[in-house]
Amino acid sequence: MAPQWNTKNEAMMDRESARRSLGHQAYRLLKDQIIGLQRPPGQRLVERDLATELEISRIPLREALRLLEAEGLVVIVPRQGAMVAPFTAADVRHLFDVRESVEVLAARLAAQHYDGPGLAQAQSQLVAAREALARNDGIAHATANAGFHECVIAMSANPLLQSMMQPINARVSWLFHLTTQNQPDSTQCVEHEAMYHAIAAGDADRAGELAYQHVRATREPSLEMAARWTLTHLDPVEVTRTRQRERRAAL
Amino acid sequence: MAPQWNTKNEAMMDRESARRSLGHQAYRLLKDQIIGLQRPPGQRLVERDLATELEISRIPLREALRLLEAEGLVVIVPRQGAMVAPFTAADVRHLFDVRESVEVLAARLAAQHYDGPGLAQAQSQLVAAREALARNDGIAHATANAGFHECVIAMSANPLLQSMMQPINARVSWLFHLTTQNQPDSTQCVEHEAMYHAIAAGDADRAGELAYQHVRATREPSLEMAARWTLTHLDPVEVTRTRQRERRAAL
DNA sequence: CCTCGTCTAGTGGTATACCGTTAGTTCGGG
DNA sequence: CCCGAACTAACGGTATACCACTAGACGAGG
Repeated sequence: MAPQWNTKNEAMMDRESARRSLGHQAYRLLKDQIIGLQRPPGQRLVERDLATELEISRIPLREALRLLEAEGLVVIVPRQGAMVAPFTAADVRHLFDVRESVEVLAARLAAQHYDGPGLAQAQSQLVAAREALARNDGIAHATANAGFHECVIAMSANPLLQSMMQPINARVSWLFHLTTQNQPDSTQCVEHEAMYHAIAAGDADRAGELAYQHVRATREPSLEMAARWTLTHLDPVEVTRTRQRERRAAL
Repeated sequence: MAPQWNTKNEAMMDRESARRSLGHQAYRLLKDQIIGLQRPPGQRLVERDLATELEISRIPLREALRLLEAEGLVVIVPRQGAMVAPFTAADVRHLFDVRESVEVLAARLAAQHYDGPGLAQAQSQLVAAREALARNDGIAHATANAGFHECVIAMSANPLLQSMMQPINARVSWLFHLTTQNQPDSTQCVEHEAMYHAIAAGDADRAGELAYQHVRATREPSLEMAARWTLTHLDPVEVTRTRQRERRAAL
């Protein structure tokens, strides 16, 4: 790639014109691709190949990989390479164990520290979710629901909690794509609206209880579906040990 | 720096001989320096200068800074630079809000998933803490207590939780160094021992309740002490805007 | 035929060098 | 004397190039 700025990959330009550094753009792109399953769990990520594909050099690409690793979407084996993180049924259980605790905290704090703009934004997400439900638009519905959760976290006014939620939210979105049903469900809306009212009323106990029930309700279905896709055990060390030579030989 | 491997900085070699990559070594070193207050909150971190000081190039140093940013010990302002993260009284409050929730979860999960080796390790930390207490060794006591917490988290058998706890533990250690009293206190040991027994008995409710009280007990004292050191508000954008030229001019 | 050593290429790790941006400075005009 | 526009250097961002490590491949010896 020529060392000019204006030769960026179109796939990265279409997002926002030079939003931040190339590393950050690559991070966003790869994150979306992983969550959207364009890059399935277990896929080998070779620095040189990926850098060529994204038309950037390895430096910003490596930065992107490190960010993704911190978020749990990529596993990096030192001196061997990287792969898209596996997502097993056990991971789903771990995720819900944590969410049952942390989402409750977020809701409680939101009820204590909410403000006008935050409430307004949360309500707009609720409206958007209802509209998507009416159109039977699964993706928009999920996006709006995720947006509501983000609003709750924002209202918690706790930067530490917000940064901790990032890996969790990424995995929740991932989980949504992995569970292909995507049937818009009105119960989600009902529960979110109840949470909204509890937060707006400043009732931390009720908001927390609702958040707990909300997470709890989706736990078992998610676990059941997770049990299906988790077929083979992916060992990161083994996957990254494979060299491209082997693939060529298989042709 | 010459591109050979055997010209590493001694300050990084004394740790473990070539533990991992230079970036990771720099990360560990800087983390210790930040937590140990050799690099106080608000200190400007200029990539070139730091790289020269650690006798590495900017590439691994940048990686170290990104890791520290993910852990919340460093603030990076895009296109401007990095500084040691400020640690305000509000941050302490946020930290305890989160800990009151997450430490409880860790204790509960540990009580559900503990195993023999984990319990043994935890107990050895308790013994070490008692011994340090007898010697009136504040540092060793704190280290053993931190070790006990890590054992609890390890026993929770939840990788997601473990990765989430990393920033929290870093800040707890930081907080310890910022609060200069460091008087070894037997109540910590008593509470830890009670938690240990609850976990070993598989009593999740009791372990969680003890963890909550344990965190709760140190909250107010920490907040009071935090109110003292938080004198000036450090704005990352302002701090990183400063160029070295200004410092030279001041001489 | 099996085993062990060497060899090679693929891959991550790192150094160097350059580019673009921006904070201060300085100089000129009002 | 003050204000602004151009200039300069410091600094983060990135590309290129090289080095170190390792896993397969291949050949020699048992």
